[in-house]
Amino acid sequence: MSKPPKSGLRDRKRIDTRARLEDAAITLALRDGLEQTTIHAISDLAQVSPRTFFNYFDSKDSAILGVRHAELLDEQVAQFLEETDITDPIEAVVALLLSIFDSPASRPTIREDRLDLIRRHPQILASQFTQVTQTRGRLTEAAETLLSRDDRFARLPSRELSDLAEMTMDICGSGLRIAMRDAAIDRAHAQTHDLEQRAHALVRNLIGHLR
Amino acid sequence: MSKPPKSGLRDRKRIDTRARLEDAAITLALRDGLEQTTIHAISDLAQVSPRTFFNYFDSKDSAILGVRHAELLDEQVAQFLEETDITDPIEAVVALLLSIFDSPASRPTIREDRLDLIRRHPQILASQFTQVTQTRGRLTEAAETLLSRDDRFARLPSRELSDLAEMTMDICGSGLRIAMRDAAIDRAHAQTHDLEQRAHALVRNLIGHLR
DNA sequence: GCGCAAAAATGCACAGTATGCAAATATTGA
DNA sequence: TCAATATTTGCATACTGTGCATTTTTGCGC
Repeated sequence: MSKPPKSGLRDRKRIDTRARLEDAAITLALRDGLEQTTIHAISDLAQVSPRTFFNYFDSKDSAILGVRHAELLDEQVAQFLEETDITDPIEAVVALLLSIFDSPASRPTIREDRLDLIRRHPQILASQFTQVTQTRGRLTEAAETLLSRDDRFARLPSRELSDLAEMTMDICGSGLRIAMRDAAIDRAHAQTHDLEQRAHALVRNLIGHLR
Repeated sequence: MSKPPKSGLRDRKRIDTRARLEDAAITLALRDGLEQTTIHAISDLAQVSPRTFFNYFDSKDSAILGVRHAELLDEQVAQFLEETDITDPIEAVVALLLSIFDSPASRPTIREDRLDLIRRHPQILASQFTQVTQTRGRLTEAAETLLSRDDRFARLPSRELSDLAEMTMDICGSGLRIAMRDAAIDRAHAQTHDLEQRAHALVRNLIGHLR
Protein backbone atom coordinates (compact mmCIF):
# COMPACT_ATOMS: atom_id res chain seq x y z
CA MET A 1 0.00 0.00 0.00
CA SER A 2 2.80 2.39 0.78
CA LYS A 3 5.06 2.07 -2.22
CA PRO A 4 4.50 -0.23 -5.12
CA PRO A 5 7.57 0.69 -7.15
CA LYS A 6 6.18 0.27 -10.64
CA SER A 7 8.84 -0.30 -13.21
CA GLY A 8 7.33 0.47 -16.54
CA LEU A 9 9.27 2.61 -18.95
CA ARG A 10 7.08 5.55 -17.99
CA ASP A 11 7.98 5.35 -14.33
CA ARG A 12 11.64 4.73 -14.92
CA LYS A 13 11.75 7.76 -17.14
CA ARG A 14 10.01 9.87 -14.54
CA ILE A 15 12.47 8.84 -11.88
CA ASP A 16 15.34 9.43 -14.22
CA THR A 17 14.15 12.87 -15.24
CA ARG A 18 13.78 13.78 -11.61
CA ALA A 19 17.29 12.63 -10.86
CA ARG A 20 18.69 14.52 -13.85
CA LEU A 21 17.01 17.71 -12.68
CA GLU A 22 18.35 17.37 -9.14
CA ASP A 23 21.75 16.57 -10.54
CA ALA A 24 21.73 19.51 -12.91
CA ALA A 25 20.54 21.90 -10.22
CA ILE A 26 23.30 20.89 -7.85
CA THR A 27 25.99 20.81 -10.49
CA LEU A 28 25.18 24.28 -11.77
CA ALA A 29 24.68 25.79 -8.33
CA LEU A 30 28.09 24.48 -7.33
CA ARG A 31 29.70 25.75 -10.51
CA ASP A 32 28.02 29.13 -10.93
CA GLY A 33 26.58 29.95 -7.55
CA LEU A 34 23.02 29.75 -6.31
CA GLU A 35 21.82 33.11 -7.59
CA GLN A 36 23.37 32.66 -10.99
CA THR A 37 21.73 29.32 -11.59
CA THR A 38 18.43 29.70 -13.40
CA ILE A 39 15.60 27.30 -14.01
CA HIS A 40 16.36 27.69 -17.67
CA ALA A 41 19.93 26.52 -17.30
CA ILE A 42 18.92 23.62 -15.07
CA SER A 43 16.27 22.43 -17.49
CA ASP A 44 18.71 22.85 -20.33
CA LEU A 45 21.32 20.64 -18.72
CA ALA A 46 18.69 18.09 -17.75
CA GLN A 47 17.40 18.16 -21.31
CA VAL A 48 13.83 19.03 -20.53
CA SER A 49 11.86 22.19 -21.12
CA PRO A 50 11.75 24.84 -18.40
CA ARG A 51 8.05 24.18 -18.10
CA THR A 52 8.72 20.56 -17.26
CA PHE A 53 10.94 21.59 -14.38
CA PHE A 54 7.87 22.79 -12.56
CA ASN A 55 6.17 19.47 -13.10
CA TYR A 56 8.78 18.02 -10.79
CA PHE A 57 9.73 20.74 -8.32
CA ASP A 58 8.16 23.81 -6.79
CA SER A 59 11.27 25.90 -6.91
CA LYS A 60 14.99 25.98 -7.48
CA ASP A 61 15.75 25.32 -3.83
CA SER A 62 13.45 22.32 -3.82
CA ALA A 63 15.34 20.82 -6.72
CA ILE A 64 18.69 21.40 -5.09
CA LEU A 65 17.58 19.86 -1.83
CA GLY A 66 15.55 17.18 -3.57
CA VAL A 67 12.32 18.14 -1.83
CA ARG A 68 9.23 16.63 -3.34
CA HIS A 69 5.80 17.90 -4.11
CA ALA A 70 3.19 17.55 -1.40
CA GLU A 71 1.81 14.19 -2.52
CA LEU A 72 5.20 12.58 -2.86
CA LEU A 73 6.18 13.99 0.50
CA ASP A 74 3.10 12.48 2.06
CA GLU A 75 4.04 9.08 0.72
CA GLN A 76 7.54 9.39 2.02
CA VAL A 77 6.47 10.57 5.45
CA ALA A 78 3.88 7.83 5.76
CA GLN A 79 6.49 5.26 4.89
CA PHE A 80 8.87 6.63 7.47
CA LEU A 81 6.21 6.53 10.18
CA GLU A 82 5.44 2.95 9.27
CA GLU A 83 9.00 1.75 9.26
CA THR A 84 10.75 3.56 12.08
CA ASP A 85 10.90 2.12 15.55
CA ILE A 86 12.75 4.95 17.24
CA THR A 87 10.96 5.95 20.40
CA ASP A 88 13.06 8.78 21.75
CA PRO A 89 11.31 11.95 20.57
CA ILE A 90 14.42 13.87 19.64
CA GLU A 91 15.97 10.98 17.79
CA ALA A 92 12.74 10.15 16.02
CA VAL A 93 12.10 13.67 14.80
CA VAL A 94 15.69 14.16 13.66
CA ALA A 95 15.43 10.95 11.69
CA LEU A 96 12.14 12.10 10.20
CA LEU A 97 13.62 15.38 9.05
CA LEU A 98 16.67 13.68 7.61
CA SER A 99 14.54 11.17 5.78
CA ILE A 100 13.02 13.78 3.53
CA PHE A 101 16.42 14.48 2.01
CA ASP A 102 16.88 10.94 0.81
CA SER A 103 16.34 10.61 -2.88
CA PRO A 104 17.35 8.34 -5.72
CA ALA A 105 20.47 10.00 -7.03
CA SER A 106 21.93 9.81 -10.47
CA ARG A 107 25.48 9.86 -9.18
CA PRO A 108 27.12 8.81 -5.94
CA THR A 109 28.57 12.16 -4.89
CA ILE A 110 25.25 13.97 -4.91
CA ARG A 111 24.93 13.85 -1.16
CA GLU A 112 28.36 15.34 -0.61
CA ASP A 113 27.72 17.98 -3.24
CA ARG A 114 24.56 18.95 -1.44
CA LEU A 115 26.52 19.45 1.73
CA ASP A 116 29.02 21.54 -0.19
CA LEU A 117 26.22 23.73 -1.39
CA ILE A 118 24.88 24.08 2.11
CA ARG A 119 28.29 25.22 3.23
CA ARG A 120 28.39 27.87 0.53
CA HIS A 121 24.76 28.89 0.80
CA PRO A 122 23.49 28.22 4.32
CA GLN A 123 20.28 30.07 3.57
CA ILE A 124 18.89 27.22 1.50
CA LEU A 125 18.84 25.16 4.66
CA ALA A 126 17.36 27.92 6.76
CA SER A 127 14.36 28.10 4.53
CA GLN A 128 13.94 24.41 4.08
CA PHE A 129 12.09 23.30 7.16
CA THR A 130 10.10 26.41 7.70
CA GLN A 131 9.40 28.03 4.42
CA VAL A 132 7.02 25.68 2.75
CA THR A 133 3.76 25.69 4.62
CA GLN A 134 2.56 22.35 3.36
CA THR A 135 5.82 20.68 4.19
CA ARG A 136 5.80 22.19 7.61
CA GLY A 137 2.24 21.20 8.36
CA ARG A 138 2.76 17.65 7.20
CA LEU A 139 5.94 17.30 9.18
CA THR A 140 4.32 18.70 12.29
CA GLU A 141 1.60 16.08 12.03
CA ALA A 142 4.20 13.38 11.64
CA ALA A 143 6.15 14.70 14.61
CA GLU A 144 2.94 14.59 16.62
CA THR A 145 2.53 10.93 15.75
CA LEU A 146 6.10 10.23 16.74
CA LEU A 147 5.79 12.07 20.04
CA SER A 148 2.61 10.27 20.95
CA ARG A 149 4.56 7.01 20.83
CA ASP A 150 6.49 8.15 23.87
CA ASP A 151 4.97 7.71 27.30
CA ARG A 152 5.83 11.22 28.32
CA PHE A 153 3.62 12.66 25.60
CA ALA A 154 0.95 10.05 25.04
CA ARG A 155 -1.56 11.42 27.53
CA LEU A 156 -1.22 15.12 26.92
CA PRO A 157 -4.15 17.15 25.64
CA SER A 158 -4.20 17.22 21.88
CA ARG A 159 -3.51 20.93 21.65
CA GLU A 160 -0.51 20.81 23.91
CA LEU A 161 0.84 17.80 22.08
CA SER A 162 0.46 19.63 18.82
CA ASP A 163 2.35 22.66 20.08
CA LEU A 164 5.09 20.49 21.50
CA ALA A 165 5.36 18.59 18.23
CA GLU A 166 5.80 21.75 16.26
CA MET A 167 8.43 23.08 18.62
CA THR A 168 10.21 19.77 18.73
CA MET A 169 10.38 19.81 14.98
CA ASP A 170 11.79 23.31 15.06
CA ILE A 171 14.44 22.56 17.61
CA CYS A 172 15.46 19.33 15.89
CA GLY A 173 15.56 21.16 12.60
CA SER A 174 17.74 23.74 14.22
CA GLY A 175 20.16 21.13 15.53
CA LEU A 176 20.17 19.28 12.26
CA ARG A 177 20.85 22.46 10.38
CA ILE A 178 23.90 23.18 12.49
CA ALA A 179 25.07 19.59 12.26
CA MET A 180 24.77 19.74 8.50
CA ARG A 181 26.67 22.97 8.38
CA ASP A 182 29.46 21.41 10.41
CA ALA A 183 29.40 18.35 8.20
CA ALA A 184 29.66 20.53 5.13
CA ILE A 185 32.82 22.04 6.54
CA ASP A 186 34.32 18.75 7.64
CA ARG A 187 33.34 15.96 5.31
CA ALA A 188 34.71 13.39 7.66
CA HIS A 189 31.50 13.78 9.62
CA ALA A 190 29.12 13.81 6.72
CA GLN A 191 27.76 10.33 7.19
CA THR A 192 24.13 10.07 8.13
CA HIS A 193 24.92 8.42 11.41
CA ASP A 194 27.36 11.17 12.42
CA LEU A 195 24.89 13.85 11.39
CA GLU A 196 22.20 12.35 13.54
CA GLN A 197 24.46 11.91 16.55
CA ARG A 198 25.69 15.46 16.26
CA ALA A 199 22.17 16.82 15.96
CA HIS A 200 21.05 14.88 19.03
CA ALA A 201 24.01 16.18 20.97
CA LEU A 202 23.33 19.76 19.97
CA VAL A 203 19.68 19.60 20.95
CA ARG A 204 20.41 17.91 24.24
CA ASN A 205 23.16 20.35 25.01
CA LEU A 206 20.80 23.23 24.44
CA ILE A 207 18.15 21.72 26.66
CA GLY A 208 20.72 21.08 29.33
CA HIS A 209 21.85 24.67 29.28
CA LEU A 210 18.43 26.26 29.19
CA ARG A 211 16.70 24.40 31.92
CA MET B 1 25.52 57.52 18.60
CA SER B 2 22.78 55.01 18.26
CA LYS B 3 19.90 57.10 17.00
CA PRO B 4 19.98 60.78 16.23
CA PRO B 5 16.38 61.17 15.05
CA LYS B 6 16.78 63.98 12.56
CA SER B 7 13.61 65.87 11.99
CA GLY B 8 14.00 67.69 8.72
CA LEU B 9 11.24 67.53 6.20
CA ARG B 10 13.17 64.93 4.27
CA ASP B 11 13.36 62.55 7.19
CA ARG B 12 9.79 63.07 8.25
CA LYS B 13 8.67 62.28 4.73
CA ARG B 14 10.76 59.15 4.63
CA ILE B 15 9.31 57.87 7.88
CA ASP B 16 5.83 58.72 6.71
CA THR B 17 6.25 56.97 3.40
CA ARG B 18 7.49 53.91 5.20
CA ALA B 19 4.50 53.92 7.51
CA ARG B 20 2.11 54.39 4.61
CA LEU B 21 3.63 51.42 2.80
CA GLU B 22 3.36 49.17 5.85
CA ASP B 23 -0.15 50.37 6.41
CA ALA B 24 -1.17 49.79 2.82
CA ALA B 25 0.41 46.33 2.75
CA ILE B 26 -1.46 45.22 5.85
CA THR B 27 -4.74 46.80 4.86
CA LEU B 28 -4.76 45.18 1.45
CA ALA B 29 -3.54 41.81 2.66
CA LEU B 30 -6.35 41.77 5.20
CA ARG B 31 -8.92 42.83 2.65
CA ASP B 32 -7.88 40.79 -0.37
CA GLY B 33 -5.67 38.03 0.97
CA LEU B 34 -1.93 37.70 0.89
CA GLU B 35 -1.57 36.23 -2.58
CA GLN B 36 -3.94 38.70 -4.13
CA THR B 37 -2.09 41.69 -2.79
CA THR B 38 0.51 42.94 -5.25
CA ILE B 39 3.36 45.36 -4.89
CA HIS B 40 1.58 47.46 -7.46
CA ALA B 41 -1.57 47.74 -5.36
CA ILE B 42 0.39 48.47 -2.21
CA SER B 43 2.39 51.23 -3.87
CA ASP B 44 -0.78 52.59 -5.38
CA LEU B 45 -2.53 52.89 -2.05
CA ALA B 46 0.57 54.37 -0.45
CA GLN B 47 0.78 56.81 -3.32
CA VAL B 48 4.30 56.01 -4.40
CA SER B 49 5.60 54.27 -7.49
CA PRO B 50 6.13 50.50 -7.41
CA ARG B 51 9.80 51.18 -7.82
CA THR B 52 9.87 53.18 -4.63
CA PHE B 53 8.43 50.27 -2.71
CA PHE B 54 11.71 48.46 -3.17
CA ASN B 55 13.60 51.43 -1.82
CA TYR B 56 11.94 50.69 1.50
CA PHE B 57 11.37 46.94 1.67
CA ASP B 58 12.91 43.82 0.25
CA SER B 59 9.63 42.06 -0.34
CA LYS B 60 5.92 42.03 0.28
CA ASP B 61 6.29 39.98 3.46
CA SER B 62 8.86 42.40 4.78
CA ALA B 63 6.45 45.27 4.33
CA ILE B 64 3.63 43.42 6.03
CA LEU B 65 5.77 42.45 8.98
CA GLY B 66 7.55 45.78 9.01
CA VAL B 67 10.98 44.23 8.65
CA ARG B 68 13.69 46.65 7.82
CA HIS B 69 16.64 46.57 5.50
CA ALA B 70 19.89 45.29 6.93
CA GLU B 71 21.27 48.63 8.08
CA LEU B 72 18.10 49.69 9.83
CA LEU B 73 17.87 46.31 11.47
CA ASP B 74 21.41 46.68 12.76
CA GLU B 75 20.53 49.98 14.36
CA GLN B 76 17.46 48.54 15.98
CA VAL B 77 19.23 45.47 17.29
CA ALA B 78 22.11 47.52 18.66
CA GLN B 79 19.65 49.73 20.46
CA PHE B 80 17.88 46.76 21.97
CA LEU B 81 21.14 45.28 23.21
CA GLU B 82 22.04 48.59 24.77
CA GLU B 83 18.76 49.10 26.53
CA THR B 84 17.62 45.71 27.75
CA ASP B 85 18.54 44.41 31.15
CA ILE B 86 16.89 40.99 30.91
CA THR B 87 19.34 38.32 31.96
CA ASP B 88 17.37 35.12 31.55
CA PRO B 89 18.39 33.78 28.14
CA ILE B 90 14.96 32.68 27.03
CA GLU B 91 13.30 35.89 28.10
CA ALA B 92 16.01 38.02 26.58
CA VAL B 93 15.94 36.32 23.21
CA VAL B 94 12.15 36.36 23.03
CA ALA B 95 12.24 40.08 23.76
CA LEU B 96 14.88 40.56 21.08
CA LEU B 97 12.79 38.79 18.48
CA LEU B 98 9.68 40.71 19.44
CA SER B 99 11.54 43.99 19.29
CA ILE B 100 12.13 43.74 15.58
CA PHE B 101 8.40 43.93 14.96
CA ASP B 102 8.07 47.30 16.62
CA SER B 103 7.74 50.09 14.16
CA PRO B 104 6.32 53.57 13.96
CA ALA B 105 2.79 52.92 12.81
CA SER B 106 0.49 55.27 11.03
CA ARG B 107 -2.54 53.99 12.91
CA PRO B 108 -3.08 52.39 16.29
CA THR B 109 -4.59 49.10 15.19
CA ILE B 110 -1.66 48.10 13.02
CA ARG B 111 -0.33 45.68 15.57
CA GLU B 112 -3.64 43.87 15.92
CA ASP B 113 -4.06 43.79 12.18
CA ARG B 114 -0.69 42.18 11.87
CA LEU B 115 -1.75 39.46 14.26
CA ASP B 116 -4.92 38.99 12.26
CA LEU B 117 -2.83 38.46 9.18
CA ILE B 118 -0.65 35.97 10.95
CA ARG B 119 -3.74 34.03 11.91
CA ARG B 120 -4.88 33.91 8.32
CA HIS B 121 -1.46 33.35 6.82
CA PRO B 122 0.79 31.59 9.32
CA GLN B 123 3.42 31.06 6.65
CA ILE B 124 4.53 34.67 6.76
CA LEU B 125 5.68 34.05 10.30
CA ALA B 126 7.34 30.79 9.45
CA SER B 127 9.59 32.50 6.99
CA GLN B 128 10.24 35.54 9.08
CA PHE B 129 12.98 34.45 11.44
CA THR B 130 14.66 32.02 9.16
CA GLN B 131 14.28 33.13 5.61
CA VAL B 132 16.41 36.19 5.42
CA THR B 133 20.00 35.24 5.86
CA GLN B 134 21.19 38.65 6.91
CA THR B 135 18.45 39.00 9.47
CA ARG B 136 19.19 35.58 10.82
CA GLY B 137 22.91 36.17 11.07
CA ARG B 138 22.48 39.49 12.79
CA LEU B 139 19.98 38.09 15.24
CA THR B 140 22.19 35.14 16.02
CA GLU B 141 25.01 37.51 16.88
CA ALA B 142 22.71 39.48 19.12
CA ALA B 143 21.48 36.32 20.79
CA GLU B 144 25.09 35.38 21.41
CA THR B 145 25.65 38.68 23.16
CA LEU B 146 22.56 38.17 25.26
CA LEU B 147 23.51 34.62 26.22
CA SER B 148 26.99 35.66 27.23
CA ARG B 149 25.45 37.91 29.85
CA ASP B 150 24.25 34.83 31.70
CA ASP B 151 26.65 32.99 33.98
CA ARG B 152 25.71 29.64 32.54
CA PHE B 153 26.99 30.66 29.12
CA ALA B 154 29.66 33.22 29.77
CA ARG B 155 32.58 30.82 29.93
CA LEU B 156 31.70 28.49 27.10
CA PRO B 157 33.97 28.16 24.08
CA SER B 158 33.03 30.66 21.40
CA ARG B 159 31.94 28.03 18.93
CA GLU B 160 29.66 26.29 21.37
CA LEU B 161 28.19 29.58 22.48
CA SER B 162 27.51 30.46 18.89
CA ASP B 163 25.72 27.20 18.23
CA LEU B 164 23.69 27.56 21.40
CA ALA B 165 22.78 31.11 20.48
CA GLU B 166 21.49 30.07 17.11
CA MET B 167 19.46 27.24 18.54
CA THR B 168 18.12 29.42 21.32
CA MET B 169 16.98 31.89 18.74
CA ASP B 170 15.27 29.12 16.82
CA ILE B 171 13.47 27.69 19.79
CA CYS B 172 12.40 31.10 21.05
CA GLY B 173 11.25 31.96 17.56
CA SER B 174 9.30 28.75 17.53
CA GLY B 175 7.61 29.53 20.82
CA LEU B 176 6.94 33.08 19.83
CA ARG B 177 5.44 31.95 16.57
CA ILE B 178 2.99 29.69 18.34
CA ALA B 179 2.22 32.35 20.92
CA MET B 180 1.50 34.83 18.16
CA ARG B 181 -0.71 32.35 16.41
CA ASP B 182 -2.69 31.84 19.60
CA ALA B 183 -2.86 35.56 20.15
CA ALA B 184 -4.14 36.05 16.65
CA ILE B 185 -6.98 33.68 17.44
CA ASP B 186 -7.76 35.21 20.80
CA ARG B 187 -7.09 38.90 20.82
CA ALA B 188 -7.52 39.06 24.53
CA HIS B 189 -3.99 37.75 24.76
CA ALA B 190 -2.47 39.92 22.10
CA GLN B 191 -0.70 42.29 24.42
CA THR B 192 3.07 42.21 24.28
CA HIS B 193 3.33 41.10 27.87
CA ASP B 194 0.98 38.16 27.32
CA LEU B 195 2.77 37.17 24.17
CA GLU B 196 6.08 37.09 25.93
CA GLN B 197 4.75 35.14 28.89
CA ARG B 198 3.11 32.61 26.64
CA ALA B 199 6.26 32.20 24.56
CA HIS B 200 8.34 31.65 27.69
CA ALA B 201 5.88 29.09 28.94
CA LEU B 202 5.88 27.21 25.66
CA VAL B 203 9.66 27.04 25.46
CA ARG B 204 10.01 25.98 29.07
CA ASN B 205 7.31 23.40 28.70
CA LEU B 206 9.11 21.90 25.75
CA ILE B 207 12.40 21.79 27.59
CA GLY B 208 10.71 20.19 30.53
CA HIS B 209 9.23 17.49 28.38
CA LEU B 210 12.31 16.74 26.35
CA ARG B 211 14.90 16.43 29.02
C1' DG C 1 2.20 -4.74 -34.71
C1' DC C 2 -2.27 -1.50 -34.16
C1' DG C 3 -4.66 1.85 -32.27
C1' DC C 4 -6.86 4.08 -28.50
C1' DA C 5 -6.60 6.10 -23.85
C1' DA C 6 -3.81 7.92 -20.31
C1' DA C 7 0.23 10.33 -18.95
C1' DA C 8 3.85 13.34 -19.63
C1' DA C 9 6.28 17.06 -22.04
C1' DT C 10 6.00 21.18 -24.25
C1' DG C 11 4.97 25.94 -26.07
C1' DC C 12 2.77 30.01 -25.14
C1' DA C 13 0.72 33.68 -22.67
C1' DC C 14 0.51 36.05 -18.65
C1' DA C 15 1.11 38.11 -13.99
C1' DG C 16 4.22 39.15 -10.64
C1' DT C 17 8.87 39.91 -8.21
C1' DA C 18 13.12 42.18 -8.17
C1' DT C 19 17.19 45.01 -9.72
C1' DG C 20 20.09 48.39 -12.27
C1' DC C 21 20.43 52.72 -14.29
C1' DA C 22 19.62 57.29 -15.66
C1' DA C 23 16.59 61.16 -15.64
C1' DA C 24 13.61 64.06 -13.00
C1' DT C 25 12.22 66.00 -8.72
C1' DA C 26 12.54 67.60 -3.95
C1' DT C 27 15.18 69.05 0.10
C1' DT C 28 19.01 71.03 2.38
C1' DG C 29 22.11 74.42 3.70
C1' DA C 30 25.03 78.17 2.37
C1' DT D 1 18.69 81.90 -5.16
C1' DC D 2 21.91 78.33 -6.16
C1' DA D 3 24.40 74.21 -6.02
C1' DA D 4 24.98 69.79 -3.68
C1' DT D 5 22.65 65.92 -2.22
C1' DA D 6 18.92 62.63 -1.41
C1' DT D 7 14.84 60.65 -3.10
C1' DT D 8 11.51 59.32 -6.47
C1' DT D 9 10.42 57.71 -10.68
C1' DG D 10 10.25 55.49 -15.41
C1' DC D 11 12.21 52.26 -18.18
C1' DA D 12 14.43 48.09 -19.48
C1' DT D 13 15.46 43.68 -18.21
C1' DA D 14 15.75 39.02 -16.11
C1' DC D 15 13.64 35.62 -13.64
C1' DT D 16 9.91 32.88 -11.10
C1' DG D 17 5.72 30.53 -11.30
C1' DT D 18 1.05 29.07 -13.20
C1' DG D 19 -2.74 27.97 -16.39
C1' DC D 20 -4.07 26.09 -20.62
C1' DA D 21 -4.09 23.94 -25.02
C1' DT D 22 -1.33 21.05 -27.98
C1' DT D 23 1.83 17.55 -29.08
C1' DT D 24 4.47 13.55 -27.98
C1' DT D 25 5.21 9.37 -25.54
C1' DT D 26 3.86 5.29 -23.19
C1' DG D 27 0.73 1.51 -21.66
C1' DC D 28 -2.24 -1.97 -22.87
C1' DG D 29 -5.89 -4.71 -24.84
C1' DC D 30 -6.55 -6.59 -29.11
